[in-house]
Amino acid sequence: MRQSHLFTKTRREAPKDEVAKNAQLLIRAGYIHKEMAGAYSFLPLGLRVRDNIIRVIREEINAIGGQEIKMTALQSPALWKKSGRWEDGAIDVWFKTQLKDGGELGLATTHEEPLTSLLTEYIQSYKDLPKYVYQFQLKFRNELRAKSGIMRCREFVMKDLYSFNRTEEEFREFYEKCAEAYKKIFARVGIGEKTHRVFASGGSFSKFSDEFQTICDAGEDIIYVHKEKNIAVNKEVYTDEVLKDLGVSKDEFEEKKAIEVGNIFPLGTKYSEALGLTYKDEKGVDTPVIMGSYGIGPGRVMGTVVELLSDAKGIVWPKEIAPFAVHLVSITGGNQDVVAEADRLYELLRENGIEVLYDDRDARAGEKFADSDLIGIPTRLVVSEKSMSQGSIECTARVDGTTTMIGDSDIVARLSK
RNA sequence: CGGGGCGUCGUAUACCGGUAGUACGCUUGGUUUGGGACCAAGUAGACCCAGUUCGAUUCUGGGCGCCCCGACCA
Repeated sequence: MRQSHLFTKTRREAPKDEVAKNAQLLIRAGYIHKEMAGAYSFLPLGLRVRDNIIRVIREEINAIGGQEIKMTALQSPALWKKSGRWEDGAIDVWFKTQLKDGGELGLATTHEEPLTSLLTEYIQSYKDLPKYVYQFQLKFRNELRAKSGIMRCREFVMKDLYSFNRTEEEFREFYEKCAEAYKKIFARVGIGEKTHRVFASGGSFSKFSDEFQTICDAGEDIIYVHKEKNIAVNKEVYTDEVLKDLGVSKDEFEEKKAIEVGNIFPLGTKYSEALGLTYKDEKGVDTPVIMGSYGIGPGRVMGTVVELLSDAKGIVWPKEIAPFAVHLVSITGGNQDVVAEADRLYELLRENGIEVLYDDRDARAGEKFADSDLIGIPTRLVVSEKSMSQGSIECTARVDGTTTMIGDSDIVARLSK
């Protein structure tokens, strides 16, 4: 994409009403636009990043047997009344609205009820199980206080996966597989080393659930990380009793602030019983399906990456989720030969399937470099009189600034796939 | 929901009960051209509603919106 065609621009200063680093940088670089508190639009660059995160999640969830669907964000109260979750006391973040005829309607906060109900149409026998169904879906949550930029929004996309199993063992096996998939996902998007699987409260469903928490000072949660064993515990269940169960003691833990980037938890038969999702087992006995749910917010992951990996000059995207693989920057000084050479390279990259943002704007070097640093594409190629005189192209890594001079064939080899 | 702060050109800021200034951006012209250039001329602004006042962007009240701390986070 030619940068001169991009409708967004970078800004020197962050808006005064944004304090969170993720929002400041993402707005300055033109990735997102704030519509209102807790609601952000994704602009061309931001959408590409979010879509890349979604792609990574989709690949890993498909790999463990997930089937993707897309449900509706409008929800009928009837199903929620069956599970007792329509009342504000049960879910206090409901956005509720009305139909023209006066009937009530909910905007999705989550999808256990409608999906469980949907599956009653298709699951009748033990032969129909297990099944794993997920989606990337808008969620609306009427948070009392939206905050931290794109980390806690009132409207956001969530990957929500639901598991449907026959037995506790079968469920547990998948649960662990999903935890492994989550590890791969967080590693691929660049926050694997700082992300821990954390014991957390299971709410009303089970004794524990598992959260995936990324250690970061911008986090809202407090977790305790065991120095040697790979154990972490959320503050909410950090009790002597729990630690005793785990065979560890408090003095072995370190307190850290963290961002909850994902969670997985057992649902048991709460929803299958409430909504009538049962199957006939081998003996013909009606049995409720054992369920689990598994969430990741791609937008929150994006914000976490920015919080964690950016530097003084701007964002530093990991390769997997960067909006483009290459930022091609021409420093022409009005020299049309340089323009022609940069155009040629742009076509070369495109012909080889390399995603490239081409800064073809008529701007000075300083401004282009500053913008390039801010936008944070992993590899920068600079074409200028200087590079042309050496018969090669200047290639700089955003992450550490290392620069090498390379030729056409090196470029293609290095940046392909 | 409790507490605190704040609403001024597109962005960031200043001043003021009596003509609203600066920087960036943007437009035009010129000089520049490897780390956010320079000169000149332009462009564009007081969240809304009431009240006080000869006069309100400024003071008072209400509304709306935004941010922070806490609580909350199925």
